[in-house]
Amino acid sequence: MITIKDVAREAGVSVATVSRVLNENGYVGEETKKKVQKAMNTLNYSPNEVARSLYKRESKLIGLLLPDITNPFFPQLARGIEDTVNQSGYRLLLGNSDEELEKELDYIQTFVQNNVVGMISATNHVDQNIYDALQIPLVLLDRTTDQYPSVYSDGREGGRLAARTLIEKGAKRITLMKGPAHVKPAQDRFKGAVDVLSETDIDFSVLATTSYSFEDAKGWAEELFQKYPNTDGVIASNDIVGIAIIHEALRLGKRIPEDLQIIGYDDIPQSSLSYPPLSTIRQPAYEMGQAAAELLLQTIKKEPGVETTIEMPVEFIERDTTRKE
Amino acid sequence: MITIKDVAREAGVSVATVSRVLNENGYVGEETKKKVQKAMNTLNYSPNEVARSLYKRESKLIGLLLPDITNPFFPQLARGIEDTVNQSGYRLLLGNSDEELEKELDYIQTFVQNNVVGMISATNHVDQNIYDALQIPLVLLDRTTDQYPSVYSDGREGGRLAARTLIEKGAKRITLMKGPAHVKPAQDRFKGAVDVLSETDIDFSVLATTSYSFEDAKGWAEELFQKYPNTDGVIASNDIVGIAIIHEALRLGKRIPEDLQIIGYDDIPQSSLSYPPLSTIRQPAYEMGQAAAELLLQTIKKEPGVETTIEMPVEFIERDTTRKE
DNA sequence: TTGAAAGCGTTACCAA
DNA sequence: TTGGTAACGCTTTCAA
Repeated sequence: MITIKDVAREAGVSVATVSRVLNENGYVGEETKKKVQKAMNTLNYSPNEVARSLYKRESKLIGLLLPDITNPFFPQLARGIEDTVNQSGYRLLLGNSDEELEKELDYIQTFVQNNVVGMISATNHVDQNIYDALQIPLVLLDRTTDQYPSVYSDGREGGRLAARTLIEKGAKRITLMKGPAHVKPAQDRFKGAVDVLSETDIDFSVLATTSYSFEDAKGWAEELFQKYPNTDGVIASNDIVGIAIIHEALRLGKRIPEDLQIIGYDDIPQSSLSYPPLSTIRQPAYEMGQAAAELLLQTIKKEPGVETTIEMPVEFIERDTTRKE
Repeated sequence: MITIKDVAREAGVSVATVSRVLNENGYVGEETKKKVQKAMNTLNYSPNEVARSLYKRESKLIGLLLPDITNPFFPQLARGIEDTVNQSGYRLLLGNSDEELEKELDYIQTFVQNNVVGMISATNHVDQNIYDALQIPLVLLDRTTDQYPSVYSDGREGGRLAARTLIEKGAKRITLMKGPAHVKPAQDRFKGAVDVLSETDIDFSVLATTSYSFEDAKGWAEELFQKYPNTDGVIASNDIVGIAIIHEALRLGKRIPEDLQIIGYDDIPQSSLSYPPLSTIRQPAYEMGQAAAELLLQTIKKEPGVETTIEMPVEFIERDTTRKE
């Protein structure tokens, strides 16, 4: 390993001087600077971030905690974050929590132990004061409270929008899928939909689902039609489930959207590839990731006047599982 | 920040002793040990990994380089890796290369600068000797050469299997999609399919695609039917494209699998949710991740007799885009 | 404008 | 069985 000492020796100066040209601070003569840079090049030197981090008590690492990157919504978030923090030279330490408190705690500890400059967390356990003692900039993403800077999309409005749209388009017997109880955004959109449905004379039923996974999606779809065979409008808990429902409905010989309308949630990339393409409520995942990263970066730089809460808009994407008229 | 010094003071011993109980090596009296552990608990101490890493010249971090986590094949790989390295206390530094050499180099530098114990890379640039100078255990994943320990699935056989299956099931005018030229596994499966097709009297055409992205998938599907409207069997470059083709075929009024059979590649989770469910060649992504992680762990521990190359089997998953009998 | 040296939090060697 | 201390690679203060 090439260290700053090697460079200093090669250039015939002290390590202090090398450090100065490395960090572009302090006085360094033009001549010396060139000598040092030349030495760095010939030795192909690159500074040890660990040593830097130890001294500064701060690394160039950012901790990212996600529920499960296998759920297609999260990779987009992650890319939004990665692409923007990279521009400032930061890198990501990634953890999947599987919504488990213990894993979350473990990862937080890892982040702290590695002197991350900041963390971004999409978690359900904020209320448990896990993050309070930490002296590290934190941005909450997707899952939110008002205790910390947060970026989220307007789930309540998303739910309302889904319900309103379905009603407008003539659904009469709506089934509303409720996502996992411990997942806050799932509850928001659920409540939003209930808000709207309650104000109408339309019949609706609620089907509780307790996971978002691919494996289970098919099961929820089957359960849906067993319990509510006559439903003509479904508000799915997310796109994955929405796609599973399309599938099951087609299998049962229902025509979409004539007999049955479906609205998904998220607008994951594959939802435009379903057949028929899934109408859905879009959350701008990549942009949310970007926004969270920017917020974190600002907090790290202690920029003043940082908006501490950013609500991203939600949008109805009309495709072919809802009626046109 | 609580340091080892604080613990030492609290317990009334030296830092050396604390370090010994921390690492469970060296002699420590029972009594002393208890005192120290108590002090650690009351102070809620957890060791600074950065300092450790500096001294040991080795962190508990593993660098993971993926092309793009937004492609559903990779999150599975990543989870397989994460879940297994976590068991040994390692954490992941994640980078997406977008198949760009420069990003790849940047991430490798980051990994080195952070003293990672090892790296796992799914990359196309091995041949450029990027990794040669590194004195860090490396496992190649999915994209492979024989210069390094690798885990990959048998792409050649996958291609053959796809072609054989389609022929068996009666396709007469096969279209073979060729993935991006610089992506090695894509070429393997392509060659495998050509191997088989060339030996038969069946007509086939080749459609070159230059990306795997969702956005482009629809375009490839349209191009396919413009150029080869009469094809009755498609070997898609991956499941995403496969699903896009289903979609386009249905839009054009083709019956699947009667008029057109389709075989995908990868078996990403959403391929069972397409309509009709996509028949495909499965790569065991999660298991590949596990295997790569285990290989890396063994290399790190310098375990003897490590198989340096692991070829994972590929499998035809029969669903509804191929004919039954 | 430069260099010497202390210090960041650990570990491991050597001495006691 | 324990403690003192050098060392890991770097940054920064202080003095020259």
